[in-house]
Amino acid sequence: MKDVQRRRPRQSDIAKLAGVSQTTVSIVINGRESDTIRIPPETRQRVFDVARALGYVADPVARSLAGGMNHLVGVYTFESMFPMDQHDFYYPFLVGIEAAAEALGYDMLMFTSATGSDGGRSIYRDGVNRLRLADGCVLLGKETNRDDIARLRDEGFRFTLIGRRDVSGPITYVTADYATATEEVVDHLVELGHERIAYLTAADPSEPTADRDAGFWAARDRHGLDTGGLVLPVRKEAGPTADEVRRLLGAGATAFVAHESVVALRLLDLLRDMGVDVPGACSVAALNDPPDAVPGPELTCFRIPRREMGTRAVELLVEQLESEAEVEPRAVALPCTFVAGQTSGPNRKGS
Amino acid sequence: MKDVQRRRPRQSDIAKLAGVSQTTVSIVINGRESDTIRIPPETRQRVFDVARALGYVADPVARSLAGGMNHLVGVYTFESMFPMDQHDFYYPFLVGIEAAAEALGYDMLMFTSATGSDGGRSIYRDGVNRLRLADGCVLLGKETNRDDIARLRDEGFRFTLIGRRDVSGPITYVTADYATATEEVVDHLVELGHERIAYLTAADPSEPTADRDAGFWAARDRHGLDTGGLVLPVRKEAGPTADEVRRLLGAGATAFVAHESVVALRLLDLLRDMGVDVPGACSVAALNDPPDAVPGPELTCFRIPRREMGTRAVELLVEQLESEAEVEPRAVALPCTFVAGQTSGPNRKGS
DNA sequence: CCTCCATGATGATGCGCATTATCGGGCTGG
DNA sequence: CCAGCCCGATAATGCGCATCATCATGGAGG
Repeated sequence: MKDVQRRRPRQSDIAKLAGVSQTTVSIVINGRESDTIRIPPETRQRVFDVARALGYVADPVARSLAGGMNHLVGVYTFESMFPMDQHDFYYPFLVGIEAAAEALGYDMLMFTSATGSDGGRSIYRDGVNRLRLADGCVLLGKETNRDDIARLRDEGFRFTLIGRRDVSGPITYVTADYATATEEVVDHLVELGHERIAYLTAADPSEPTADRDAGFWAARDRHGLDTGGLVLPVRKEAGPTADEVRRLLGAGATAFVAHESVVALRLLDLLRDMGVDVPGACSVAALNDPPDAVPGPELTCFRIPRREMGTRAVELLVEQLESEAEVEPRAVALPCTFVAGQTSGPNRKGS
Repeated sequence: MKDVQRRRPRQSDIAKLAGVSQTTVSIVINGRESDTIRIPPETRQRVFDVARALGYVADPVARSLAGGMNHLVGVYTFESMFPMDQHDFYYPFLVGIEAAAEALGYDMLMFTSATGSDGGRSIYRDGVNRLRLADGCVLLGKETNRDDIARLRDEGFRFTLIGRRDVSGPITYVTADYATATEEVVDHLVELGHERIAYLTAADPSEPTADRDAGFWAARDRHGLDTGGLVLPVRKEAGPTADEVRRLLGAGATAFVAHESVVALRLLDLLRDMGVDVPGACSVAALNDPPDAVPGPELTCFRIPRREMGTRAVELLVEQLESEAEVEPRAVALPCTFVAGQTSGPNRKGS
C-alpha cells in the first residue's frame, strides 16, 4: 500500500526538503542562472536530486500564467480537420509543422474544435481564447477569420499564418508564390504555341485567387495575348457546364487554365465526352495540385509546397517566441514546383 | 488609428467600468449564481454589456490555475500520429472523440509530440506534464506507458484510456470485447465444419493479445477441439514462413485464425503460391479488421468499433469532469462486429 | 577599521481568475 | 424598537510558478 492520493509535489516542497527557497528551485529548474544570480553547483545538484526523488514535474498552467514558456506551438485550423477529406488538405502542412517543431525542441498542440453553434468557427468560442494555452500558434485554413486574426494581434499574442490574408496591419505569414507559378504555367502553354488560352478563374475573392489572377494577367500582358471572351469565373463545387466549354472552344480556345484542379479534372471529362483529344487537340492546366491518387493522366499544374510552408511557419513563430524584443512581422512566399504533366501539348491549330 | 498595443481586458477592468467587484464579474461570467449568492438581472446585464463592449475573453490559463474548467478534452497518443500510416490506425478513434466532444460541448486538444530523445515517448517529457492544459484527457496508443498512467492517476489527474491496460490499481478504460469476438470467429469456423483450426497468435504479451487468446481457448474447450501442433506465435512484421504454413497444413489444419489481419493477408498469399484454394480447400480468418482498401477478397474477421470507443471514452471522461464527487473507475468493453467475409467456407476434407 | 564588491542566495509580488467567508442594509415580525 | 433574516454583493485568499528587487556574508583593497 502506498500513500493514497498524495498531492503533486510543487516547487515549494522541493525547496523545503533541499533547504532552499522556492525562488532558488525555480531558478535551478529553469536554468536561469546568470551574472547577477548565481547558484553554486552543490546547491544546484541538491535541488535536482530532491526534485528527482519527489518526481517533480512542472505545471504548465502555472508556468504559463507566470509568463513562462512551455515549448508548445499551437496549431489552429479554421475549418474542422474532420472528416477525412478535409484532412487530406491539411496533412502535408501538419507534417511540416510537426517536423519543424520537433527539430526546434517544441511540442505541437492541435486545437480542433468543431464548428460553433453559429456554424462559423471562431478562436474566441465561448468567450475563451484557448490558443493561449500554447506559447504561440500557427493558424491555418482556407477560410480564415480576419476579425479573429486582427484581435489576436492586438492582444499581443504571437502567431504566424499559413496563407496570405490581408488584415489591417502587418502580420507574419507564409504563403506560396501563386503568381509566379501561374506565370510559369502560362509560359509553358505559350511555348507550346498556344495563343488563345481560356482562363477558368475562381469565383471567390480570396487572396490566393487574387494572386493567381495577377500572375495570369501579368503573363498575358507579357506575351501580348488576347483573352477576349476567354475568361470564365467558375465555382469549384459546380464546375463549368458543357455549354460553357463549347462556347470557349468556339471562341478559339486551344488551351485551358483552371484555378482548381477539380475544375480541370471536370473539364477533362467534358472534353473527352465531346470527343476533344487532350493534349492532342487541346491543352488543360490547373493552378494547384490535384488530390492524391486520382486516376487518369497527370495534370499539367504546379505543386504547392505545403510541407515546407508548415515548416517555415513554425520557424518564424519560434523566432518570435525566443526573441526578447518585438520581431518585425514578415511575409514569406515559397516557390511552387511546376509539373509539366501529360495534359498539355503543342498547339496543332494554325496560327 | 486605434490605440496601439492595448492590453487585453481582464475581469477587473470590467469590474471597474461596471461599478462592481471582480468577484461579481467572475460569478456573472461563469453563471455561478446560487441560493447563497445572488446577482439581480440588472447588474448581470450591466456586466455582460461591459464585457461585450470591451471584447473580454477569459484567459484559459488563469482559469485553469484557479481550478476552473475550460471545456477541453485532451487527446494523447503514446505513439506519434505522423506519418500517415500510423494515422490510419488513429483516425477512427479521433473521429469518435471529436464527435462526442462536440456533442457534449467540449473542444478537443491534441497533444502530438514526436518521440523523445530516448526514442520513447512520455507524458512527462522535459519535466512538464502538458496534459494538464486540458481539463482531462483521453489516452490512446498501442504501446501505453504503464508508469506514466499510474503516475497520472496518483496525481489526481482525470483521464480515460482507450484499450485495456493492466495497471496497478483501477482506472477507467474503454476496450473492445476481443474475447467474445474471437469466440464468434471460431464458432463460425466450427459451424462450417472445421475441427483442425490453426491458431496464429501474436508474439507480444499485450492485453489485447491475452484477450484474444482467452477467447480462443474458451471456444476451443467449448467445442472440444484439439489444437495440438496447431498453435504458432507469429510476429506481425515477419509473418509466418512458407515452411511453417506447410507444417500446419501437414498437421491437418483446414482453417487458420490469425491475430493480425496483415498476417492473415500474408497467409493468403502463401496459400495461393502453394496452390491451396481459399476458401475452397482451406479457410482463413483474422482477429481484427484489415487496413482499408486492400485489394482481394474480403477477409473473414471482425471490426473493432474504434469510432464508438472514442465516443465512449469521451463520455466517461466528461462524466468524471462534471461530477463533484470522485467517480468510481469503470471498465467498458464494446462489442465487435463479426464479418463473414469471403475467405472462409465449408470444410471439404473428410471428418 | 571601514568601504567596496562579488557571492549566493531570498522575500515579495503578481500573472488572471474562482472560491470562501463575510458584511452592510433594508425589511419583517414580535 | 430590536432581533433576525434575506438580499446583494465583496474583500481576501490561493492556484504554482517566474521574476524583480533586495539582502547577508565574507574577503580584498585602501
